[in-house]
Amino acid sequence: MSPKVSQEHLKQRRAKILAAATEVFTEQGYERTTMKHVMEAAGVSRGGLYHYFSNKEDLYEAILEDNLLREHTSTQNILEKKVDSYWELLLKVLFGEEMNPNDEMDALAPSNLEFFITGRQDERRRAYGQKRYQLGLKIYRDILQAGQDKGEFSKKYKSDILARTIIAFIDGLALEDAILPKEEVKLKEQSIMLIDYLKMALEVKV
Amino acid sequence: MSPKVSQEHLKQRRAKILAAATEVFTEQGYERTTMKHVMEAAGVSRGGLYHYFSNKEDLYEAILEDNLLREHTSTQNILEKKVDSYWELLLKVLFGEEMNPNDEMDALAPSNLEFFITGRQDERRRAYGQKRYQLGLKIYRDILQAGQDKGEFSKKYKSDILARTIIAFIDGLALEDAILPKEEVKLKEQSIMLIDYLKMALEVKV
DNA sequence: CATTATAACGACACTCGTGTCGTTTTATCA
DNA sequence: TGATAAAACGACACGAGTGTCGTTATAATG
Repeated sequence: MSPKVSQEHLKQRRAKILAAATEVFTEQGYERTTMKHVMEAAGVSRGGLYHYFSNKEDLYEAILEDNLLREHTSTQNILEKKVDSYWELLLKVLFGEEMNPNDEMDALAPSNLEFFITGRQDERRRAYGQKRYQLGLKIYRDILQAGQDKGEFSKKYKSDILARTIIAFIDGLALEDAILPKEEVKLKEQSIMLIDYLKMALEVKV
Repeated sequence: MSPKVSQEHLKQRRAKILAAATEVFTEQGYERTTMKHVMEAAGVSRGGLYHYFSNKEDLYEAILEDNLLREHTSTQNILEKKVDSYWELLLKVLFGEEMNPNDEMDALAPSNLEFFITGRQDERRRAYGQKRYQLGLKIYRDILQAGQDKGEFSKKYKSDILARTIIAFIDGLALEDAILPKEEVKLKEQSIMLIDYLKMALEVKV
């Protein structure tokens, strides 16, 4: 279908593979999916797939990068808009524009956990996880710090450690969402507890 | 070395395998360890190993059960002792007899996460994880509930949801401990935040 | 000491996933 | 309408891990 084809065609084919792969990873998880699964889902031959991605790890990292970029622009969008308060900003970054915790979790989250946990012995993967952690940490820390600087938030706790607890809690929820049946996790209620915790720690009155 | 041997000998050999396996799993994680690793670590032949455990999953579950039992008696021990308050009890269950958060995490925790996350698609494994979650949940919920009943804790939040947030937070810490470099996790500081959170939510004054 | 039940052994066959590589197909351009 | 560059294909060889099974060694028993 294409030799010496346009960059556009290459991009599309790559995107097609990524989309199919995302579906498979979502459904099967990282470890269980094989390149064969992806080939079949994407309607591509073995050789074709390896032409774009040199192995499963490479493929998955491409998906991660894609998503990271998407998420980044999304939060950047929120950060640039005018908001009434840093508290509002924090809630929007945490729960989206509607500022409302819901029972949905990123469908790829379980697979992501798998990817980083099973790969924790691998130098490269470890560094990558670390980098992503720092990225997330910075977002929360900056908001908290700014709020404290402006006097909107209490300075009782350091923004750094507070930001870390936010992430730890969310990670915990993601983990449970991955393992436990949906009804059991009570994502929404637990998220509300997170908000109350932050309210208390930041001494926000709303 | 032993045909038609005493129950004692069988137990010892089994224990020896379990101990060796625990070491390997701790070091390599669940997915990476192979039965061959265990054979070598335990100084047992392939046939010998399979004589005691029919596969890796079976082996790992045996370890889990062993540990669960150990932990159970340990907390049961704490629960039976007289304590001044439910707050004290809660702290002891959370951080041990010294009631002091430290930077150590169960060495097998990362492997456990792996076991349950990668096996989340498996009916059996899922049910097992669920069962263990309920066990942990019950411990915290009961203490919180008792404290509330006695008037020591505020009834502002339901004991059930509160207990769940405790677990979520701890799970999050375990996850980060598994993935991130030790220095990065700040286990101790985050644990102190957990305590403060609980103080606030339960309106405990200490 | 002979017998016996079985613990322990280790070679083997089988499965599954991977990555490669020579071949085929087909857009593009002269 | 060739010529050609490279995209796409799929057969293949390889390695790794598994579980089995026939054999061997040995502790218990009489």
